[in-house]
Amino acid sequence: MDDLSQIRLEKLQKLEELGVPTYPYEFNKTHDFKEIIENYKQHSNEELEKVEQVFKIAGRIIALRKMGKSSFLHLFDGEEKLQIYIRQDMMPEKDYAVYKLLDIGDIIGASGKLFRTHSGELTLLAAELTFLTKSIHPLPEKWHGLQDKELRYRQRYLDLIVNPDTRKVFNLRSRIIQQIRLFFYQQGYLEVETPMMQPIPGGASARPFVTRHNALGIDLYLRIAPELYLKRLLVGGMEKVFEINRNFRNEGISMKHNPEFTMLEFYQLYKDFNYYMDLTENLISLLNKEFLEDGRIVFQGQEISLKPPYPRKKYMDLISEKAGISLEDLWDEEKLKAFIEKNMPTEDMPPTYGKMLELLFDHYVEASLQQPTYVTYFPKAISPLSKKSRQDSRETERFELYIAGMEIANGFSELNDPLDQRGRFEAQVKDREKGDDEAQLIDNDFLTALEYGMPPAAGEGIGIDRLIMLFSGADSIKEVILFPLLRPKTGLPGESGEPGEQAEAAGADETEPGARR
RNA sequence: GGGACGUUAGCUCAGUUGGCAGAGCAUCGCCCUUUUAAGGCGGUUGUCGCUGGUUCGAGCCCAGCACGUCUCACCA
Repeated sequence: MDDLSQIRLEKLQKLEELGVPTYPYEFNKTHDFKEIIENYKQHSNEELEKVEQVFKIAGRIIALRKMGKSSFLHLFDGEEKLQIYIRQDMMPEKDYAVYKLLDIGDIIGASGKLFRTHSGELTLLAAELTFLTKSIHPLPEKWHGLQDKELRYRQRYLDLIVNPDTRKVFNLRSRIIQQIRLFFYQQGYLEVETPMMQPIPGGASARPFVTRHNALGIDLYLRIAPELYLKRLLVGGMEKVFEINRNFRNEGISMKHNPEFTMLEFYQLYKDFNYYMDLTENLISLLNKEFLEDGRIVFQGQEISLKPPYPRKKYMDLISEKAGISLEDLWDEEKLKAFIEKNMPTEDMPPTYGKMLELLFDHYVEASLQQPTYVTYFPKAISPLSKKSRQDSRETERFELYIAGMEIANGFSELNDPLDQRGRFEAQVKDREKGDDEAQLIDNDFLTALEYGMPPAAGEGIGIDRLIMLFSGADSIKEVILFPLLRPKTGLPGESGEPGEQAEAAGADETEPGARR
């Protein structure tokens, strides 16, 4: 315990000696700061004098300016800040004694009337003060806030207290998700929740996290996608379903990747992928209307227009154009291999044809897709769950929406032919044997479901975190996830890092799971 | 996993050629009844990430480790 905390604990002790409840149970506030500011922002001092209402408010002290027998404090209620004015001659003696023991960071309630200061700031003249909670630790500095990204993520609560923009991002996130839900509810979609723990991780190409169910004695996987379960619901007759929930992928962490991330998936019977490209444009139009001035965003210094419609370009055409390889050669595995050997000599040769295509796409195409673009008709080799194209059986009715070089959405006409699906899974098995450890696994239970008959349907997934990045201008996915995954700290700040001991201690904890709760 | 950079007071950051550990804010004391990063005067505050090495002497040089940030790879 450092000196600063010691001093604050002593103040807490003094409050107790004064008979002040130091951890009271409730405080009946009458207004949020936002309400007060919005209702009275136009009122002059004369008008405020006529307001009879007494306002009871509560918040955390984030600034404290003492001037002899009076003080101005700024309180922060999590969303807005409001100034309160304290005068010794306007307040009960006991409350003033409490005030003198306050620190920045403490949480208090106050009641009184509103007025405007000489400089025009709407301020509450405190007639009463209620102590609510002590902050034993000092807050980060008022002017620079909390800059250290690591501390901002590890101690997000501090970030939220001292960096107002952080709160704005998460408010926006909540409102966007709310609008998305509304959008689907209004079209008659049913919101569902499907398993996070799956015996066979399916629906995407990614490495899963493994976990263990002791009672059943089986390994389970945290889901990499909800897709195969949502399609079971289509078989069951749910005509329009969506799910907003976490997916888990055991991959690297980057500005665009967090191991757990939020995915919106939605499905509708009797529709195809064209319908969902249109629907996605409608959804983004709605979000534009709600959250953007003119449908434009500035993302990493670049202006991007989110105004639909978006151009639709074939996957193979894009590679052919950007990489400078003929379509004929692109469809020929041997010629493609030769192209990679010649033009990308530093790359390891991908183990499968599909991986070769992805290599070219990532290398030549992805970064060029800054303005919103639908990439369409993905080859069958890399789309094991999509229906084959009506026009070219080598391709599928699949699209991905790219914005700012990021994949935002992925949708297709869902493959509902169980025999074709089985064949696609078997092709995936072959890919796995060739060394593609992300190839999908056969899910026989899912195939059985398809065999009962899944109507034609469209399906799509949208990466919510990335969508929020676009609308908030955040340059990192960590800025839109409250608690992004960080390596756990070994030892407390100041302690010497003895990683071996720490790991051992953590391991010992794990051996008695029952003792943990 | 690779590379670059970083880690100094509660926070934001300086720290020169290797020679007493610094500033602002916070905090403590005094003054101050309309301040706005309030102001004035005076104090306190450190395992310089960890471990070792070089040196008469290391925040600074060297090695290893830990953690972070950025970036590349993989992925959405």
